[in-house]
Amino acid sequence: MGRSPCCDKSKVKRGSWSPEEDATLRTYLHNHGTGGNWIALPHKAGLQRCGKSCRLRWLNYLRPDIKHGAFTQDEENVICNLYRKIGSRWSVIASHLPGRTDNDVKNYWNTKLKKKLMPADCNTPRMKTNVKTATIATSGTITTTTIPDKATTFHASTTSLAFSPTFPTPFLADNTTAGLVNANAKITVPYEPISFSFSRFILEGSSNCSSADNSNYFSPSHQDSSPFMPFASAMDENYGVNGIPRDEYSYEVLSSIWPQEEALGADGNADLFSIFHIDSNPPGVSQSL
DNA sequence: AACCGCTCCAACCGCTTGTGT
DNA sequence: TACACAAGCGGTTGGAGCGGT
Repeated sequence: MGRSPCCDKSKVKRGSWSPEEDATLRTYLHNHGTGGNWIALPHKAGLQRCGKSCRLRWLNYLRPDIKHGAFTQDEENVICNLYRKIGSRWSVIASHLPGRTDNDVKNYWNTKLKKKLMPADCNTPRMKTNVKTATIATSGTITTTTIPDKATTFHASTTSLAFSPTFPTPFLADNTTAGLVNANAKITVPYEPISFSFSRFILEGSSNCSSADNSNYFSPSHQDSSPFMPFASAMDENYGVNGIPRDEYSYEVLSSIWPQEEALGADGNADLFSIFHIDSNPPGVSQSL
């Protein structure tokens, strides 16, 4: 099955655009605009191209306000700062850089900045696919640890534990996160505002926890009264809720992403990421996952 | 000169979101 | 409300160009 193609691929030209095609598209758009329909545009303009291809060519290359050439240090700083805060939302980042497209920014990040900023052995925090998991067991002592690429375990006492993982993010001089976790709930976990890769936690009861245990969850402190709903559709299938390895008598803490509207808040304030707590008796979460 | 590996970026793919009916 | 379709978006790919051997 699968999605039907937007056009008949066998009847459209693909690959690089010729100067003639560029001129045809530019002239047509200058005279007629898009007409609100990119799909129909190539036929009207006399181009043997897919509408999506025309749109991309215009937006990424032909548009008169496109800025070509090397990125400046200021632009680089903007990209780094925004990536740190919101991740790979290239269109949002590009909107802060006049004349730059999301494709430009994305390419620049992937080819230059990523290598420049990320040590080879440092896992890039990826909003969607590098979701990290951690486990808080009900006995033992929590271990300060560096979270590896996929998962790590925090061993905690049932009454209280120190929560002090170290996150491998290239942006932080001091990339530790510390706090107190109290198994009696109402636990505050101070969180580094710029550790966006761990901006959201889900605490899920394991299969052999009691129903009361299953009701534990993390929530952002600014939403104290609302249950913390996960966004499984945005998670990598291997690291998402369904992919969490279930330890015996444990909770899984899953970092994930904020939905778009919450990630930035009304004013794009990354501080929304900063504080999390655990409530002891909120409504169940895991059952709905 | 020829080959190879690497970098860069334009373009594509397909999923998500928005909008109209 | 449900559906269809187009636009938006981010991840990925292909190939041109360049430098090193």
